[in-house]
Amino acid sequence: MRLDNMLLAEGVSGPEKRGRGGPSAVAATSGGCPNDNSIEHSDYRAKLSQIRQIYHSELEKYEQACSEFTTHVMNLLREQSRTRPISPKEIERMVNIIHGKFSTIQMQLKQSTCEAVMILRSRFLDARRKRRNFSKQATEVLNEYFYSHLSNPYPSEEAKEELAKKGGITVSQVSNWFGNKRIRYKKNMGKFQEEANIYAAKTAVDATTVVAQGNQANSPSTPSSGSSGSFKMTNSGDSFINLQSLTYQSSPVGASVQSQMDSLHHVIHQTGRYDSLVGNPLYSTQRIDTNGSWQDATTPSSITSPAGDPGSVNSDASN
DNA sequence: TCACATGATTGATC
DNA sequence: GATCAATCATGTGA
Repeated sequence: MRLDNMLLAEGVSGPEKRGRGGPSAVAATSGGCPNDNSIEHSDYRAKLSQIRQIYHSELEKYEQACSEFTTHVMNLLREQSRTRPISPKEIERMVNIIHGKFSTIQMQLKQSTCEAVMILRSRFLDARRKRRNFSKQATEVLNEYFYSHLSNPYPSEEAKEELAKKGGITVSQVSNWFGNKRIRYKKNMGKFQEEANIYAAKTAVDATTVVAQGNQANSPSTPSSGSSGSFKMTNSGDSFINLQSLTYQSSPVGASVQSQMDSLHHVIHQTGRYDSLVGNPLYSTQRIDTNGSWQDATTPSSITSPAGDPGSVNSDASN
């Protein structure tokens, strides 16, 4: 029964699956190269179709053989009935035995087909095997968003969809990327400083241009542009970010300014001009506390050492 | 070939 | 259901 269900689900038995639908796993595991993926996808479908054909042809052969053998045995019994009495019960018993034997063979066929499908699936659809680095554009889009929303790098569903669209990847890939990025950034901020500066400066310039032109923000909205959301503010409430949120939440260019301020924080760190601001609660910078939460921190040591936080251990790099 | 980077998966937690 | 943290598996550059 389970074999039947699986063969049915895979489209081997039952009506043939057509169109672009196919197994959902294909879409879920697509990488940054849709073309490659579609090639592999069609290859997968071709192989599956081949398995399907073989399965059906073998099944047909078995059914035919079963029917022929049953007829043959029936004829034999009929001939024997001339020499000895054969009851209908005996004939039925023989037929059942034959069907049982062929059913076992059929089960083996189904089992081997299932195995073939499983091998095919693992070969073609295993995401880890098929991992592809995202395109440069996708990475840029994601990084831009991440570094311009460092205060709260948790994109909303809409933002994720927009990022996915821009980068040519799926929403779940965006979620994966942000999950990985948050953790890796937190673990080794020093390593990401240079990258952060590049995107921070870039975004700051962009945002300044946008504000100057009086346009709406051009980056995807974030659920916390004005509220803390799931973002944990573990510091006292006088942080710059909090003030910023209060100040800009009703502004039409709030999201843009929020991004700009996050970006400028990074620029300020790196130019060293931050030193004069340390101690002023208005200029505290968002950091990650030891509990792993994103928070504000003004500790100079975490700011003036772009080479890296000695306390941060990149255990991930040991992989 | 190796070390590192990175996308995906998994189990735990909230 | 979203996120975190650890881990896996593959890609990539030296």
